[in-house]
Amino acid sequence: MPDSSKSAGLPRAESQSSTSSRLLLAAAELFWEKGFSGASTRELSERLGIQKASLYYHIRSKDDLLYEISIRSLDDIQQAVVTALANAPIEGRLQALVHAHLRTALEERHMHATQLTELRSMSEERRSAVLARRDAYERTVIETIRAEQAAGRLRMDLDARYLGLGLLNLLNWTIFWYRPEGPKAIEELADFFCDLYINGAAADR
Amino acid sequence: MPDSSKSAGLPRAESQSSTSSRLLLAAAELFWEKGFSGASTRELSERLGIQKASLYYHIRSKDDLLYEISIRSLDDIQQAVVTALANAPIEGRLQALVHAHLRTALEERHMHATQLTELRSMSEERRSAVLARRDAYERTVIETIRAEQAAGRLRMDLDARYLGLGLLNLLNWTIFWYRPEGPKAIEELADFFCDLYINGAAADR
DNA sequence: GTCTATACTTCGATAGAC
DNA sequence: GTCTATCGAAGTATAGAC
Repeated sequence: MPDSSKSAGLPRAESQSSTSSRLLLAAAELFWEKGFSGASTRELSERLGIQKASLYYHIRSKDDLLYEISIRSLDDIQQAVVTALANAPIEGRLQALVHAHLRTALEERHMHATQLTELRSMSEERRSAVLARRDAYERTVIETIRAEQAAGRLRMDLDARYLGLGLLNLLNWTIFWYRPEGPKAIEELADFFCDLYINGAAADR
Repeated sequence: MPDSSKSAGLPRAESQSSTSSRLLLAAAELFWEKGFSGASTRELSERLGIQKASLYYHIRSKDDLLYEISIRSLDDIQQAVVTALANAPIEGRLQALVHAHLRTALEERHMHATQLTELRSMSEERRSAVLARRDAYERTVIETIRAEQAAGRLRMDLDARYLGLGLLNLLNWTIFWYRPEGPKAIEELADFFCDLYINGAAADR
């Protein structure tokens, strides 16, 4: 990886617009539009304005791109949520999680959608590495819910694991229909999901 | 389509185990495992135990398979839900919808997952046809919710459209982690989602 | 309804010059 | 860091016999 800026966990500011800094995002967008197998390196290079062969100065293979997108997607969301949880008031942790998850996932929707749907296109070895990170994040969510139950803020009669999976259902599928140009802003949508998840849809009786 | 049993809306009983009756399900399973573009007609034919070329006696193209899977998936779920709504007691319509949706989607999970993720792999024309059916089903869901609001059983302060999208989030994503061998039966899971969606996760105050 | 054989296309990746 | 040129593999689909 001959990249001077290296991916040393630094915030990806300084959008140098260099080929290598645009590469991951362009690939994620293409994989999202065509699926990993349906996307060709030819089209990717066209979008970057370089020749097909020039791609291989930056990457070793198409597979590597998918792996890096998946890892980065999960690292970003894990980091955003952990930070949000640490900074949230004790009684607002669930809301902080929902906002951080949705904001990160929707702002990087092409990477997240790719990570969520293209596990199948990875080698066994890499799939395991991605799954390990996914499981770690799932545990973060479930443990947050368990703590809210223990604090008396969430129902104890429902299994924390399924409460967590239900919350992830609510959040993850949104990537597939959310449009940034649409009527609802991200924070507004996050508030809506918090309200629905916590208070339910039933009219007061 | 030289198929004597034709797909005349009949219940797909009589599993003759003929090649043509196994074809759609085998294709859906393969598309789900590899993605549409990642799946080869070679592997499909191997799974069916015939030669690659023999496929083309039953289908005109690989694209046709995807289209038929998508249409059938949506027709099945629409029909199951409309029937369930018609037979449900007036105050149990939402529960009937959730059960019918989840049961159909999970029982035919390969077809539904393919329909949900492979819209992008279709021609413009066919994508429109599938989207029209998807929109029609979405309207069925939203109208059911609107009726529940009017009857005073669901909150009026939340937009019926987003309540519908939220419910579909909850149900659709389940396809991606549900395992038939797992601990929770389909009906049990449906009851859980009904409870969570209607009553919310908050502890009683 | 299935076979063998093959035509045609597209793809991922490499070699080597600049 | 990007280019031109090309290789070899794999994919979809067709032709025509049985």
